[in-house]
Amino acid sequence: MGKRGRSNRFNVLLNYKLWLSSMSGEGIISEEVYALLLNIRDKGSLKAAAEETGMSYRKAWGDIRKAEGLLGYELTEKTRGGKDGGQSVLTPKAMKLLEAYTALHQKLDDAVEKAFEELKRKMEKN
Amino acid sequence: MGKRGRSNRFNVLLNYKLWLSSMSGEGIISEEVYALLLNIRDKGSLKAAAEETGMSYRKAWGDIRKAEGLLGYELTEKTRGGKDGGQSVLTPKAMKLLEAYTALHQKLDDAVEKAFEELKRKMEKN
DNA sequence: TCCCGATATGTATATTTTTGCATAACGCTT
DNA sequence: AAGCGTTATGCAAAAATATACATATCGGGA
Repeated sequence: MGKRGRSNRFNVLLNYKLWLSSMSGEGIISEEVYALLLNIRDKGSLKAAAEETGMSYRKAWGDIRKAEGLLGYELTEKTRGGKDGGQSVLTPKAMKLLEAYTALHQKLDDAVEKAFEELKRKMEKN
Repeated sequence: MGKRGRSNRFNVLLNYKLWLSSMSGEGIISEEVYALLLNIRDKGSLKAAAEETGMSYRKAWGDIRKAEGLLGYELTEKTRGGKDGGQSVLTPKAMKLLEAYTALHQKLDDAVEKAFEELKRKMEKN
């Protein structure tokens, strides 16, 4: 890149996280829990989903429990014993929440990207 | 609220956080550091700004140092001694960054609010 | 010259968050 | 009935973060 090459590239990334909280500020659905729910949907098991998400079963279990407590309804239908030892399946409400959340995410991914482009333009000029 | 009152209000809040990171993922400007910078701008002192932001001086100092290291330029011009004991003043680059960041925030506040309204509509219906 | 108050920084302490057991319950399968 | 794999849960251990503390440096003002 010659004389005209950008000499002061704004060499950073813009990241963001969304989360749902209770009115009192307690976290309900973090990005991590969102990923966990997606994985539960795909795997049908909290244990497998926790692993996939990269967190301990203990934390995954606690996070789901807390979210359900704060929301006031179940996100997963759990069974113990049986053929595979047990399973965790998303409830219809959880499915609906996931769908809505995913749509929201896409919208914001867009908005963030656009806003970041503008920020870079501002930072790189001059 | 009568029979027609919304019985299943989606009683949560949507929150979000933005941050700038290096290409390798290291955090540079978190929401906290952003607040810290605003306070440095207003107070002219890292000590006062840290207090205002609600963090220890030690952490504030470390955060700024780290951000400057990753960005490759100074965000604050520091002086020791003198009339008030010393001061920390934002550099022009930091001012510019703050301005751009604030604009970005406003844009996203908007986008988040709109997206959240839609999410609520989806979750409340049925 | 000494004091003051802010920056500068290493290290120890405290707090918060996460992980790691240990153990129990459960219901197919063999 | 015993075994297997998963959910369920308390509690201890570990890891990650943040605060507290102890000094040192600096330059204007008394």
